[in-house]
Amino acid sequence: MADYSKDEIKRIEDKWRKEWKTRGVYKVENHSTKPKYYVLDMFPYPSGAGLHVGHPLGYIASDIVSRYKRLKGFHVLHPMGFDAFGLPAEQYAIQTGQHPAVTTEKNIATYIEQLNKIGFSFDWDRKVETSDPSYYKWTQWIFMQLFNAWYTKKPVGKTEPITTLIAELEKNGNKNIDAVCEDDTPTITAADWKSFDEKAKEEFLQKYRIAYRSDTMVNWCPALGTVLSNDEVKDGVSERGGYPVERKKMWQWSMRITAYAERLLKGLDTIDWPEPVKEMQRNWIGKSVGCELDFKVDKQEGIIRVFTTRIDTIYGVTFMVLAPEHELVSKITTAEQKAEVENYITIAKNRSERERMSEVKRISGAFTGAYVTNPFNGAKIPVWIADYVLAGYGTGAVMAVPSSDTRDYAFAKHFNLPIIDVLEGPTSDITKDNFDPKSGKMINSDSLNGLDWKEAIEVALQKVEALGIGIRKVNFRMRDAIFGRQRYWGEPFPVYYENGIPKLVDIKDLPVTLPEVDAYKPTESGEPPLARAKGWDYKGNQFEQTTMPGWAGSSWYWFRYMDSKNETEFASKEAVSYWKDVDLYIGGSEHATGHLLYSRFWCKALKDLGYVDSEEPFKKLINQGHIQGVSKFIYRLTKSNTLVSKNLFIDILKNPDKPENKEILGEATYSVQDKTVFDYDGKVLFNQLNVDINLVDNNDVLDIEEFKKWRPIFKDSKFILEDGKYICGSEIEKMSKSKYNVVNPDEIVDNYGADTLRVYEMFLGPLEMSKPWNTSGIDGVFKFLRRFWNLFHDQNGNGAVTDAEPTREELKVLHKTLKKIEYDIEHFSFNTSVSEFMICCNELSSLKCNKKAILEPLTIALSSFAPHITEELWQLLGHKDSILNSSYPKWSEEYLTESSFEYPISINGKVRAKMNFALDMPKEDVEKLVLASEVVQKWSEGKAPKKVIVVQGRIVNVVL
RNA sequence: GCCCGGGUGGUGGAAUUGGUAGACACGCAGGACUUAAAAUCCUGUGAUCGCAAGGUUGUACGGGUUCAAGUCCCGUCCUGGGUACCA
Repeated sequence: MADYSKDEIKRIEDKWRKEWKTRGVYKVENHSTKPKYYVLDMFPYPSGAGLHVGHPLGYIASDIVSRYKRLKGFHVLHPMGFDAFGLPAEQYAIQTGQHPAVTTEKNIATYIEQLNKIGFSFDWDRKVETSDPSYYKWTQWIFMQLFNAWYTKKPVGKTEPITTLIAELEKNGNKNIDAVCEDDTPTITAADWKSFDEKAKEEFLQKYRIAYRSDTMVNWCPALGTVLSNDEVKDGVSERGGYPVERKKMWQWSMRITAYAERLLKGLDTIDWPEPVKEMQRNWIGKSVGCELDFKVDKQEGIIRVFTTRIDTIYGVTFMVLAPEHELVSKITTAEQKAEVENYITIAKNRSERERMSEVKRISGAFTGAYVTNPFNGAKIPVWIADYVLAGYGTGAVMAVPSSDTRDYAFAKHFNLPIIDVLEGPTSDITKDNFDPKSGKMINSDSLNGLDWKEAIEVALQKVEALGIGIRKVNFRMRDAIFGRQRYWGEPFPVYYENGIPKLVDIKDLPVTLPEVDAYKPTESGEPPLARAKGWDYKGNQFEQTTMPGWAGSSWYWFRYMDSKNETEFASKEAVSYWKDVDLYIGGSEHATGHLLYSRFWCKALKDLGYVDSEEPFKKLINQGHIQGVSKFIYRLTKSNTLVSKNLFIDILKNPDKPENKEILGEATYSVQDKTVFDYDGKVLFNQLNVDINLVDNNDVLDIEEFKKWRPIFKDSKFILEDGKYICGSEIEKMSKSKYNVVNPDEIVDNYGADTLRVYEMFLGPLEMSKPWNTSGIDGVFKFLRRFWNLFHDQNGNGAVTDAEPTREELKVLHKTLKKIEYDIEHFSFNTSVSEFMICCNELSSLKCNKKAILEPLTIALSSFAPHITEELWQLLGHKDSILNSSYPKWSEEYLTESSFEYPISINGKVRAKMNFALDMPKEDVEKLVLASEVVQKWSEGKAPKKVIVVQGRIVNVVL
């Protein structure tokens, strides 16, 4: 009746979208006798540009797994939602005055509509939006739990309610408490505690709380009027907008993530994540095991404590370096050196982070005039200051061993300080020699001589402890996470201030909703936008005016999906204990050290407090690659509005003196910068401009007529062509509206259907790999689906499936395919599964197979990839129920055994012959050897082989 | 600089983890059907020598291990990503 044409596809896909919705096939309950499987996508930020072809890549993969697991008998949770708080909506609001909630709602509606066109099996009833008060009520609630919590190290590291801390303080003070807290926490008695007034008590508790306020150095961006995280600062300017960023001390809400450092590190060994992501998290946490060691200052009072991981190299210490901000600097500096040191400190202070970053290679420092004594051998060691030592890490002081540390080495060379080798190896220049400080035995090291460096560390450590001059110590690079932003479009804190004391609102007053404001930018006096809210107070007290950072809402959302409509809990106990954790998480690797680390942190805290069951939120993680856009460019000679074809433009840059090029350029001389050519006055001579990719064909030829209509400034442009055509430049970039290189999935769906889009995106290459979008192969995928469709239909488009018994050959094709597909899906190798389907389809076409017994199982297998077409064919096969409620076909080895095997036999590594072995032939190697030697005799005229290699009962090579 | 990936035809990419390299698809060329085009189907397609059978060569480059290397080891080059003085 119909072939797989554009109209028919549209009819089928519309029909099934409607059917699925009315039948509610994607609705999932929180209980089942089946085993559970939770498939999660990293939820998107709903940007104004809408969905592009890059977004669905991961969603298609997760949808395939969801459908596959469901057919395999699992109870599958596969939800979707939106990470709806964020800077772009706020920026747009500042510019237009439009409330961010309005734009966000609109964008979400667009996203949902676009996503639905692709046939995802999301249970939309579980949708979450982080900006919805019914959602952020629980983000605030979690904040309250973390505010009311502290981290004890005894008997095991665990988050505890703050009440247990208060009880202990009342009883014994903090002398028995071993907790993760501020470094400057004093030891107090129960009497001290009782003598504190309310404010002092709260200030003391702040040193312990998981969510706390402290005076921290932040990246302050005056132009945006907000604090930025390190991730949001690139090269000293804000990632968004490129505004300058400065370091500034501020009262900030923070999260004591450092308490969990050890567990965050250990937990990595228990989860199935890509190794690079785990490695990034390990580096980010940056655990280093070493010791702190005291050096006595000569001729005056004072002890300098250093942190080192290489106590074994103690005999190689030839100088010491303090951070310029180190508190002892002013005390120990001698009169002669005072001027120089102070001068250096001033310079170091004024050098911004940006300068320090761009001048990593520059070596600078100053001598304090003071000396310390090496406690191991009594050597006199000069003390320097330099900004390569950071005040914020370790103790802000290092013992420098120029023979085993490249920075110390460079410093020693620059200031002509002595170098003592303490490890075997070539060390004339450790920055150039192939020298590894983590190998070899100790030399020049007194009692440590001859020991391997690792043994030497242990021996030296014992000595340090015996002498009482230091302690073993573990340091982490990771810092506590800043948890406040001076922005409007984020979660308000459930916090108010009474007499300057931060207090939590009553739990029944949640959520604290975002107030209305007259503008979304900071106030003229630099206060956050929420300060503009009129009449916004808590029983007459001021609310906290900052909002939570972007990662707050995304650090627990997978729990909300489990029970998204619950009004009394963030998710019910039953739901949480049924779904537990995410079995498969798909998303980009850019979240490796942000979202994925914070989520693990919150999950651990919630577990300790007894709200959830799992220590790790995401059991398996897959990073999908990104689909990049292909941008097209034109080259415009600005003053004469002339467009020069690509190769001519390149030629002009190369040979500006050619007469014909001179004619185009005129008398101008020029310089090239960032793809723009300037003339001698600094005016733009040539511009490289992005052109809409829809105006350019596959051979980079520009459609000049359409182009002239595109933007008014090109209406009267002149063209300099090559071979009568205008050739555009081409480059691979991120897909972006401003680059006119966005490909919208709707276009593909309209032209080929959602099934073709889904299968094509999978066929494009391995999921993890980034690749540019190009549609050149899409016809192949479309033809495959049509061929598959044709297997079920005769030339007139009528259903033509028979109940005939399949032949052994047909069964072999079926079972071979089912086996491979299953293996591929289990290994997330979707591109090869698509190939397998194509091979199978080709084989069945040439066998002219239209038997139900063969086609039915294949239809089920294909339904994960192409749900619409398979539902339709499923009905054609006589089923009433949705294909989703069938079960995945099993394959059997029985049909895969061959009647004979063709063995290639190589001689000296080259294939020289092929032998057929019948199935019923005895399989003993001896038998094959006889056969092989016959082969060999043919080839080597009777010489017996030296060796016959048999692999898995099969001769693979014969050595003559 | 350091830490992870990656480098295979004209193109996207396969290769059961050491066992016939180039599956599948695109593109290209030729053919069939057609008045013609489109669509569809068939054939060929790494390079090189040859009329052919067939030979030689070939997985960034240079070495090595092995009966056998795209796959393992050492060195070099290029490339994508992460990170930034962490003692």
